[in-house]
Amino acid sequence: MTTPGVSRSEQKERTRRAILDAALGLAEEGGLAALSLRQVAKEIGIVPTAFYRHFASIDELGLTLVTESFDALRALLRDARTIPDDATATEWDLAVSIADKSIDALVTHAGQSDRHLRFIARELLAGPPAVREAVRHQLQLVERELATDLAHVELTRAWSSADLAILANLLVNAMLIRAEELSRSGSAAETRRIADTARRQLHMVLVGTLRWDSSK
Amino acid sequence: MTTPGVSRSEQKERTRRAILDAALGLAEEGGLAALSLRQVAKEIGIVPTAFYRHFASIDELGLTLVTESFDALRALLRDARTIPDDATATEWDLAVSIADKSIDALVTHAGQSDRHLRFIARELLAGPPAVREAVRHQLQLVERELATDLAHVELTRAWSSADLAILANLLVNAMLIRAEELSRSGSAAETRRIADTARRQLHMVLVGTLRWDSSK
DNA sequence: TGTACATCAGTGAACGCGCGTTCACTGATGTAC
DNA sequence: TGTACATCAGTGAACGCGCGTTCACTGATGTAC
Repeated sequence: MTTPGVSRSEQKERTRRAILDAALGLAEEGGLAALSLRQVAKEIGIVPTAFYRHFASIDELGLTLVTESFDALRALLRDARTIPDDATATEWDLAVSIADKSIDALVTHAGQSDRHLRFIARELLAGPPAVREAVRHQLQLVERELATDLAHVELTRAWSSADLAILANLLVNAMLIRAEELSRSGSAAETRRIADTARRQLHMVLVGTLRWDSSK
Repeated sequence: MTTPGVSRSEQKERTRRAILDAALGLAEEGGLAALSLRQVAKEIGIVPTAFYRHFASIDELGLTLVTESFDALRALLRDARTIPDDATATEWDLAVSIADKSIDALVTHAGQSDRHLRFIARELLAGPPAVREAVRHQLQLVERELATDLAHVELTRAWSSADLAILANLLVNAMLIRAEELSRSGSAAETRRIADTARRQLHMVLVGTLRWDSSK
């Protein structure tokens, strides 16, 4: 596994990345709870005990993956969030804009982030207790951030914070559900088809949601 | 484990149910892929080898749980589906009606079906390959059935089948997501709060969706 | 009803295997002089 | 620049444990007569 001629710190960083990548991939079959340290070690060609030079335990690896996955989700939402906020925009325009931006950002990020997004959705439901709890907590934070941003959009300015939270939850859930579906796409054509369906669903949902009168 | 004085077939059925119940419960920690036959046996107080009197393998147990879980989902959707189809109903009335019926059905079924509903959501994402595939396939069937039923509702009669499929997918996803959340409720008051939020979200979504012009 | 035999749910010993973790080690990289 | 020592990522043997599965068994239930 050692590559002579490479600085010690660089080699260490490479192995650390290899561990994280292998874990992310192997966890796709059965989830983090069914993952073993020895599988990871075998996958990247190190001896099982070398794992401990990088993580104190398998739990620490799991929590690192949670952190990394939420970096990916935040990056995705940051891209999706750059919405033209024209005071004269109709609900229809805004719904189209949000739906398009969101799905475009999802498709763009899919190649590099899809395993992280699926990690979040999967481990929220099936992770080891500590990981599940961490994912739940991070999701709440992300939704709260998104709700705060949505409050600055002209059309939702009068909404109650409860309704903004509901809308944020809806958008985040939609992204995670679609990430799973998109990842199973086998061709560019299929990706386009799935993206179009996702866009249309999000559009249908948002047109109504944005017409919502929060005071009702 | 044997209870003298009980007929052989009845005793066998009891043990079979105990295995299924224990598996459903233990799979909540880490998913089916992380479940072991020996855990199940220990939980219900039989010796590991007795398992084979009831299932040929752990995979067969998994597929039985899939079947059972979809029975629960179909029962839930059947209840949610009894919607007054008044030709004069507005989108608003219908959205309220569908949202209320759906969440009521979910809360009613939650006590007895929530582990099955969570099983579906969890194993779709984290199950062993064969189970994941089975869940995916069954979900498609359920969504298709629901789409067919929705086609008979007056307001969606002119919709394209693609849009009906999108709406069915939306409703089924909403149920599965909320089942997870509801199951974590610790009190009747919290259940009501979660149900109210879920109802409001579904309502927001459906008002817009039902106003959708499918020809666009 | 009573007896003799068949069935079969559950038992208990045994198997080889992969698991996480410990420990003393090796040898290339890094550093002090 | 050259040498001597320190560091530390990765090694390999070893541990006890839980895993799925096999097999011959036991003893209560079921059935034929």
